[in-house]
Amino acid sequence: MKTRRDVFQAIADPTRRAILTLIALQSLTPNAIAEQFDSSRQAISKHIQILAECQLVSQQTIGREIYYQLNPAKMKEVSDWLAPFQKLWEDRYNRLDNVLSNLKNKENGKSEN
Amino acid sequence: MKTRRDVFQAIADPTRRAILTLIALQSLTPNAIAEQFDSSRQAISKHIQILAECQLVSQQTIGREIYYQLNPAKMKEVSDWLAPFQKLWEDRYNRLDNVLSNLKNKENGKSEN
DNA sequence: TATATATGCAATTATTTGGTTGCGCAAATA
DNA sequence: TATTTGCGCAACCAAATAATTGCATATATA
Repeated sequence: MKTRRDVFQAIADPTRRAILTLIALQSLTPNAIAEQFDSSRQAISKHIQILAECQLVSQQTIGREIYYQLNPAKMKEVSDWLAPFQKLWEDRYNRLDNVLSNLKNKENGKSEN
Repeated sequence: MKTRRDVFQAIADPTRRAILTLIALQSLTPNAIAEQFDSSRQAISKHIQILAECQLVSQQTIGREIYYQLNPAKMKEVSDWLAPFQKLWEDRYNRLDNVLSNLKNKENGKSEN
């Protein structure tokens, strides 16, 4: 819980993903979030802290309550990493097939694509 | 390294993400992949194994060599999870602003957007 | 002011993770 | 056939992680 702290590590945990979904449309306090899970408030609070550290959520204090909200811009980082792969599953022309046939014809002298 | 084995946990590691990028366009053997990193062949092989377990990569044996290739369909699972959030950062009308003002006007009697 | 509530922080523990080392096996090669 | 090469598997280890428990602090409320 010390060193690696990036968006990808943050969303690796299913509870944290659920939290993100939960607060996507409405800010919530730690207690309100914890109520939605079986885990203890402290456990949830730790997850929130991790999400906050990598800026996936931001907070707003109102009195003694702290409302946590999603930071969509940070979510976009995952999307951005994913973007280059996107055409691999979208293209009707799937490059993977070509890679495969290249491999199979390897000994014949490779014809890239 | 035993129980939880899903796509999100798999891409949490930067080395594994790099491997995915590396083999996105061309299948490679474990040795060829390991050459691109400082880590040992065995370390890389473990990463590959994790990627294979959650089906982010598939393999094809040719002689004694094993070519690993990206499975774009599995990558799409991440994209699918991300999709609902996407409009939050794409919309020029950002819902987050509304949540915030809702909070600020809370004591006035909430008007849920 | 005294008490209850909302929350963060620190210490502790069990589990998971990432990496190394050593070994075995099957396929290529001399 | 003997040797080299490419890989996977198992055991082991240090570091990171997730969760619990206990405590401190600030803000409401009686």
